[in-house]
Amino acid sequence: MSFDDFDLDHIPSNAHRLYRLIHDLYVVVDAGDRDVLEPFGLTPSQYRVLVLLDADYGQRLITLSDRLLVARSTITRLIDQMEHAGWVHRVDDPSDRRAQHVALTPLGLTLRNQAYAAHEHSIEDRMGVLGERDQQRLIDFFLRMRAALRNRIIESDSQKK
Amino acid sequence: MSFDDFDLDHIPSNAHRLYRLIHDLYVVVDAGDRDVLEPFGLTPSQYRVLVLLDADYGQRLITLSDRLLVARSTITRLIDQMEHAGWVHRVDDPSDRRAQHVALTPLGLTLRNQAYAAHEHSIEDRMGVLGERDQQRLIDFFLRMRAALRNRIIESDSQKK
DNA sequence: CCCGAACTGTTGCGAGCGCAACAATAGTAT
DNA sequence: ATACTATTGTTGCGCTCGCAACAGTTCGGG
Repeated sequence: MSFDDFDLDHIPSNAHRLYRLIHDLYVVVDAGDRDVLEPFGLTPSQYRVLVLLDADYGQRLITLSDRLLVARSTITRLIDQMEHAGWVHRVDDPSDRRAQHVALTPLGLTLRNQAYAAHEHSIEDRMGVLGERDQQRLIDFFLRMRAALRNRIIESDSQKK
Repeated sequence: MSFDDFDLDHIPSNAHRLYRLIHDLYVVVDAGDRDVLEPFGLTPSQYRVLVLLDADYGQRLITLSDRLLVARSTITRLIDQMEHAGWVHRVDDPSDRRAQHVALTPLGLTLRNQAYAAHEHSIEDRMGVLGERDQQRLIDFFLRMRAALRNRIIESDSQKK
């Protein structure tokens, strides 16, 4: 892996530069996440699950897959790992015998809080490259883009049906 | 998969909102890419390789892995696929008998040009959600962030050594 | 009540990718 | 020249993830 190819001069249009930057930014942000979470023995996927849980009711598996936009089978296997690690436990849902919910163990709660604090701190640090004003403006841009792109995907999905 | 969980109100800080948006944007952009490339029988990875090639010398495998930030083995297998599909062919490098380069076949060149045109058009379309002025401002933000984050990763890499 | 449709979670399978080890080749220091 | 090291590409292995099929359960229309 190298980070040499980061000049945008040869790219034909601003639209294309923007496109490339979205991709590149994701790559460096993800790499930063892995650095932060690795000392806790957590992958980004496991972390995202952990953050959605609590020590009480927790969440149903189907809720987790909906929230994280991953397949149900992925959640099944993530929870398998995390249960084996002693961070979470499955509980049958008495009101719906198909369903289970997943809640944090004491160990999982501790891990969640520590990892969350470290991750939040890291985000503040990394995103702090931009001042609060610029961050706000960037969020506005992103919201407009994401809304538009999302609609386009949903449209093409419904066309497939 | 659903796109329901897109509100940012519960997120604690602007830095964190920004972080989430980078991730979300990547997801919708990637999904859009797959839609565009699927009619050509191309995955995003194959497309990225194709764009870097030409019908003359092409590129060495190591160059491709450097430019695309993927492992050498990934390139080996991508080229295997694309050679089998008849889009590219390997040529031994006479000046370095360890190396090969990969060049487009006539079929590959045609595919590359068609897919590139379709992808460029799609990018213009999708990024065009923002006007030219906003795009330019966004690029400036991104460049600052990417530069800062990149340096941070390179620093932590060198610390590991 | 009952039958078919929808939903929840699990499993098998395959695609994609990174890492480590390897053979072949090239570069370099003595 | 020799020996040591670096580089190029390939392969085996393991991990992550999505899709399709499945069993068990719930829901709704007749």
